[in-house]
Amino acid sequence: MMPGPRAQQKEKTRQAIIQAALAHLSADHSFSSMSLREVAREAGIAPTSFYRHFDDMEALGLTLVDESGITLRKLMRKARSRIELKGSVIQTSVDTFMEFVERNPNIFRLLLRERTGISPAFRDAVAREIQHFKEELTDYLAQESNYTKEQAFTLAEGLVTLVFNAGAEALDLAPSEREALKDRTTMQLRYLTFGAKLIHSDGQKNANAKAS
Amino acid sequence: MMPGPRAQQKEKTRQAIIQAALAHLSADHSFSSMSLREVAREAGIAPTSFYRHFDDMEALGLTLVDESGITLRKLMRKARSRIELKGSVIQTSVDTFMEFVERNPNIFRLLLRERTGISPAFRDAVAREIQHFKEELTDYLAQESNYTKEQAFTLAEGLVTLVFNAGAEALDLAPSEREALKDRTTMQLRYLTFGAKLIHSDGQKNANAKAS
DNA sequence: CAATCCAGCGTACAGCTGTACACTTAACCG
DNA sequence: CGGTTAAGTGTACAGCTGTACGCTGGATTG
Repeated sequence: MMPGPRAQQKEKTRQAIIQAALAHLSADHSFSSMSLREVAREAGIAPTSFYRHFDDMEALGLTLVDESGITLRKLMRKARSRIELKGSVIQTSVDTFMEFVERNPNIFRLLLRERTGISPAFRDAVAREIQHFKEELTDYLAQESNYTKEQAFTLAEGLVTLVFNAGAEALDLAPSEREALKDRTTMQLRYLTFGAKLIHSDGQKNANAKAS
Repeated sequence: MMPGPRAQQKEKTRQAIIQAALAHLSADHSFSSMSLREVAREAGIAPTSFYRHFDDMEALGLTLVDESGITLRKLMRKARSRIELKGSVIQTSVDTFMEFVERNPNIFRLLLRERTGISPAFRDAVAREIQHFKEELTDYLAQESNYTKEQAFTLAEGLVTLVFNAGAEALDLAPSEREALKDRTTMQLRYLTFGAKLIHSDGQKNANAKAS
């Protein structure tokens, strides 16, 4: 059941639309401020042809978020293999994530913006992607040490939040300032992991401690 | 030099515009998706009258961010006095911040969205507000313990990031899930502070440690 | 082959936008 | 008092938006 020329052409146009949308993302042009006509223009098709591929802009946006998710998963895999080589979990994770942000600023901006955007569908989609991050890291942590699942998740959530946020801040920074940011982030992750390790080292005794 | 009726009326209209804009903010209506005519309609004035008060929507937006900043400062002060009463820094901070988010979801949404938005002026304005947060907490930490200024800032940044982010997630959560989020956030802050304390307890020896 | 399908096009329209411009009218000030 | 200032109005217009509709021409299918 090889796809005929008709289906091939359709797929090609679909990709043109997706690429046009991604290409138009930038610091001062968000997906939500992007019009259907604009995307069509960039993709080289008539505005009404857009509907042959997506119901509306929201449908296109969800596709973009999904594709970004795939790109991020690839990144995760690369990071894991790097860890196996170098051994330094924290440093490697921060470096890899920052490298992604620097290389795909617009994809990262998309996730960043739609995470708090107007469309519930978008917010959910991005939240799901980040949830994957947290869960994968939770599994990793639970496997490497003897945290309960809950403890591991709490720690993973904190780590992901800090790294993701550092990525967001890196976007507006000069390269020199980025290094300082990376160093601070690395140190914060170390605080977190070290603190968690010590607090939970004597069994669950302190797990629900109420002291400040 | 008491303001005459003319100036009073002008100020009243100005406030009407500001309130109209704030009132229109919601989960599915952001400031950037808000039109000048919409605000004018809501404020009960002609579209062109808007210009008597603000150059454009961006100018209004910056005013909103500033006002939100003032509201947040008030909150900080309240939090500090609560700490003096109750003593538990982390628990009190989380509670106070979450209370703010629950009571002013739209103001918080404004900051959250414009932080990563299209307008550089907006991004800078919000970044400045958050920077204030970080700096005030840095001073507090440096004063209460013997961190270097750098260490205190790194820790403060981590704490602020985690709390701010928890607020963002709380927006879309049911009250029951919010409690769980609060608990996790509290625990994360504890990891951070505890980890920092221990890593820096033996002087600066580990300050630049590179181990993972 | 002929019949059907369907990606892409062009036209058209209503509805929205920001804002230029000329005006009224009440407060201000010498 | 009389002249000036300025907040607010209404009209107007060009430019953008999404999308309904009918068409064309090549690929697909029986």
